[in-house]
Amino acid sequence: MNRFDDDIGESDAFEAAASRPLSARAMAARPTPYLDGLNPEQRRAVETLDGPVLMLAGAGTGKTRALTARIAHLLLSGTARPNEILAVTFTNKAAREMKTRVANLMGQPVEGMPWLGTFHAICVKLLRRHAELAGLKSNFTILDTDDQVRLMKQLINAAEIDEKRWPARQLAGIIDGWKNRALTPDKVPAADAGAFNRRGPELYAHYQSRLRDLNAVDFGDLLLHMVTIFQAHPDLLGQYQRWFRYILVDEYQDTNVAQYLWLRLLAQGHSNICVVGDDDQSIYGWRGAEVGNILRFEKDFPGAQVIRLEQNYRSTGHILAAASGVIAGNKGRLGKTLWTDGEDGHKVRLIGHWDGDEEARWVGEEIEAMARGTRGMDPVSPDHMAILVRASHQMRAFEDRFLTIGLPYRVIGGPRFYERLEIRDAMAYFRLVVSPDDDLAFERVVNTPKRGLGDKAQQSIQKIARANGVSLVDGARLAVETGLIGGKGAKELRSFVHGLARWRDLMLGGLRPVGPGADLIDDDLIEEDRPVRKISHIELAEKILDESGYTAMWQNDKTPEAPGRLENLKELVKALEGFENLQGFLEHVSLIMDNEQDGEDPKVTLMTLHAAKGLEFPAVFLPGWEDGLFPSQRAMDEEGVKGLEEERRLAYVGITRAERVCTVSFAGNRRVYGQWQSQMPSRFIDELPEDHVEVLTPSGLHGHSGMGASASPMAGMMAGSDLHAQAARADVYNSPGWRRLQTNQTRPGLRQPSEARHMTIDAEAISAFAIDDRVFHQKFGYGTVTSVEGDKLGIAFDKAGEKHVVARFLVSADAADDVPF
DNA sequence: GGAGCAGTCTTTTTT
DNA sequence: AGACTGCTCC
Repeated sequence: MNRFDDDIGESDAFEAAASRPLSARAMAARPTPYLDGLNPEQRRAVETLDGPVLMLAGAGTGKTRALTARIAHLLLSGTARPNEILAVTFTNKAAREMKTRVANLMGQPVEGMPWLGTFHAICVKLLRRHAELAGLKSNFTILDTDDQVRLMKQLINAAEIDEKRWPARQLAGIIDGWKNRALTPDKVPAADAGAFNRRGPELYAHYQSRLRDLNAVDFGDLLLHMVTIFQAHPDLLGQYQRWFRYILVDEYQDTNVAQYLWLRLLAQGHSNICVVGDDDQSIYGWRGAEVGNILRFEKDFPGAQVIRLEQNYRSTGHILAAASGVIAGNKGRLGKTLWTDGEDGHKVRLIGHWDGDEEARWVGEEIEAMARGTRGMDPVSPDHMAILVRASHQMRAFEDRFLTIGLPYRVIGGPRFYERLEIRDAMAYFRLVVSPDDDLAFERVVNTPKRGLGDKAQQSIQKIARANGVSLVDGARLAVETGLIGGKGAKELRSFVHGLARWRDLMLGGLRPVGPGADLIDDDLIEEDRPVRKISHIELAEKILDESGYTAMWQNDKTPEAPGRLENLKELVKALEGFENLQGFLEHVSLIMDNEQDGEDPKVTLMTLHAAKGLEFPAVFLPGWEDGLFPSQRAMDEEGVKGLEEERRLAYVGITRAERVCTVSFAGNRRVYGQWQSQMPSRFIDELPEDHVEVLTPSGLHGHSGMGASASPMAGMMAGSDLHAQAARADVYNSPGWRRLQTNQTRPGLRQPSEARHMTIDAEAISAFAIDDRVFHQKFGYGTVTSVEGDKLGIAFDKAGEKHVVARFLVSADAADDVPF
């Protein structure tokens, strides 16, 4: 089942509309409003329609604006019709934003831009049209990483390789790498022959043929198959070259070899290709992106016009100067000089702390202070603040701290909604109902919840299915009918198989499918033929999850995560509302992944630097600037200078996210894999130009006054640059913090607008808990109240130990037990 | 089939 | 430290 953004459904009628030229009236009524307010470079980027164009767009220089205006210009000037423009992005989010913004610029709904989408979505669409050229049927399934790995595990075992020494994950990584480089099994270079204990190339070939048998592809295949098809069928390529008269590519610095080849094939001929990107923001080298693609553009496309967008509309002068200073350390850049005619603003603030906990504590207080308005700055809403970390595990210290002080935050990234265990399980059930021959889905849930069907039973099912050349579901049915599976599993398996059949019947409205493709049964037909009340897909989904015992499994689970998982399942069912049926939902499930529920309290954002690319915040915190953490030791070890430069670009991305205030911090000591280590401040701190940096004095409220002493790790920090020394010394002289401490203590409330509301909630919460009450906390799980001080409760958590927590993050344990579904 | 234990590993992430 | 995996033993 295809679970990713795949727009094949909207094809023909939609494209017919898209190919209609714009009405004369629309043209006449619209002069060129999309050009208003563009600076000369942007304008040039918009108006240079023919031939190759490289738009080098620095951070915050209005790149999306220029890109969307360019599309509007192509359309409104009558140069191209909507369906003649191929516009590629990396993420669905970017594609969606572009669609919306083009529509806004045009002042009229865009009648379909069928070829505006992600590389993958566009390739899916193309590949469904030409699947037979890749030995597939057009209804092929797209496997996710999970399925991929499971498949490879089977192949590794079949090849009698010790899966312990040679894990499937690693093989998946290797094969992915080859696919990123557009290498089919026969093209794997000799240099890579040794991969995976010399069995890599062979396993790759097996894997590909297995995929073909399953009528399935993985993500890498989408590009790879299209490149292969285009290379092998020049006539077909020619058609598309004529069809896509104008090509636009966003974030070109992130393209991998396969994407590059695909674009180059399509652009050959007219060369009307406009790529937009910033070599300084290339941070995905580790997953196959080739900065070289953008650096080489002028060679690849002779006569390319290079347009630099350098006027920055986002950040203050000091912030830009600091970012420029850092990135200047990289060699082999195309080179840009960002400038602004705005004010200098605040210098980048730098502060050192004793350890990671102290850093988190300080950031928490600083956020509260900034929300109130301090140091002559206007108050900044927590919504407008972000903490950007190098690695996601760094978030933990902040989460713990914010939970304790009751500072609302939101985490972006982490496992995406659809990647979560319970969601994948639920989806596997849906897949199995929609397409009963989805063997991978069957394997996933046949024994989830536990049905007493272990390896042995599953092997019997496999065997009988193979012997009869049927799917696993049918195999299971046979096994049940022939009594091949005995013991307690038999009964469970029977009810599982019957359940699947029953749910499928319900989905089809009581009719049995007639043949392939019969899934899509006409509603009218059902009404006339047999008046069955058709159960809604939402009811059906709930029924499936309930009757399969899946919901009950989590309800009976007492681990702290269980209630959250039930929540997620509810959310999943709710997400179904936006779709016509289960099939449609499965096709488009990628859309729910950025289902950000907003509109609640203002919250601070916590995310990785990678996730922050493309975003901006008035105030940004960049903690953990310590050598080994950032730049990451691993990046430097594995990739050397190349890795370091990518880390430096990450620093550049981080700083340039800030509009008005950017605060860099580091800690002298940090727990690394459970081990305390003393840390050296990041080398990137040395690279911050001093003129644009202000060293802050930490309050040292909870600090270690005696740390001036000899062998402390802080002494190591003092040995570094002037900036280190200042920041480190500042931690020692901690008196100025007292004033703020006093202020804080007399006015504990901080979020003025909602203070009253919180007070009420707190009051209720306090009265709700007493010592020895059993409580539940979303993050720490179950525990017992040990102390009550105002709204702060001491809790002995069963798993997480003693913690002090604000009352409103707790619910009574009884309430947590019966999370309804 | 499942509980419990020992050994391993630990950056970033979209589709 | 903590999560995850695979293995042993019941």
